[in-house]
Amino acid sequence: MPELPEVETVKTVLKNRIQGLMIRDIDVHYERMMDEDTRSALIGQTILDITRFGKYICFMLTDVILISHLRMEGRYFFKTEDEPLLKHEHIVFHLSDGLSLRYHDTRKFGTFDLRTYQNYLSTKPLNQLGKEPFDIDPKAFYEALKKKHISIKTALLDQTLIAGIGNIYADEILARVSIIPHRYTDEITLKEAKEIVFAGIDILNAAIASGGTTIRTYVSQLGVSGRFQLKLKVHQREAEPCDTCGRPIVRTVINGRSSFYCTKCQKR
DNA sequence: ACCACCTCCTGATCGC
DNA sequence: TGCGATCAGGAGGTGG
Repeated sequence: MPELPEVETVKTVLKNRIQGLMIRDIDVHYERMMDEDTRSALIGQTILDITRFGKYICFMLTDVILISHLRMEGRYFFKTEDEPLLKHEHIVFHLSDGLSLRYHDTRKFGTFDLRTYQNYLSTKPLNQLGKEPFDIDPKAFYEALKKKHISIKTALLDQTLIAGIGNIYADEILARVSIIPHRYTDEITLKEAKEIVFAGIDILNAAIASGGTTIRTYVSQLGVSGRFQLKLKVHQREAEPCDTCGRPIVRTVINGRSSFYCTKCQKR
């Protein structure tokens, strides 16, 4: 599941590869993912830049902006035109250098939204987005948490509160600061809110750096998935011993999401 | 207004 | 072996 670091990696690879190219044509193989109006508006447009907001990728084109969200399993691949279409390649962008950029998404959850330079920041989904850990003011974050009565785990996944964190890094951040995921937001102190923000910055940066090392690999393989292994402390490690105390990591469900934590180290 | 829960979708995995 | 049930999850939508 791509979160901010993976999306940053994908954005960087895409930018290095296709900035300046023109979209000659587009094949849509799953209509619900992109309507004909969007498709036709994109054809003939040049890719001036590629940017990222939280987990959203923005293709900044000549006249319009295409906002792409990978959700859980979206991936981009570069292929030559003669390579056969795979089952889960739903959108194929034919580029002016003769290559095709293919959007691959097993579960079809990914989204594409067409916006203008005029409205893209003032309409959904970007106008709903909170600040990223890098930009957020810890005091403001604390105040926002205080106004709510939800679990801190749920809060970290709320993209309007803080952008870019998904299920994996939410668990990892809480493990780092020794806070139990069930802890209510209105009980989080200013000191703890600061710790959460700083841990978030640190963990996301480490993940981006780890992704950065794989960028070269992905480029040479013509694939862009943004997946890489960062050593995880708790996430997806149910029953494995905690690195710190050796107790088995516990899995629980919070607001419908798997949450992994150490019952001894994460007490507060 | 706020928050819990449902929905989209497919493949992997599990139990019988 | 095979089949149905269950689960995974980001974010928008719904309903209490």
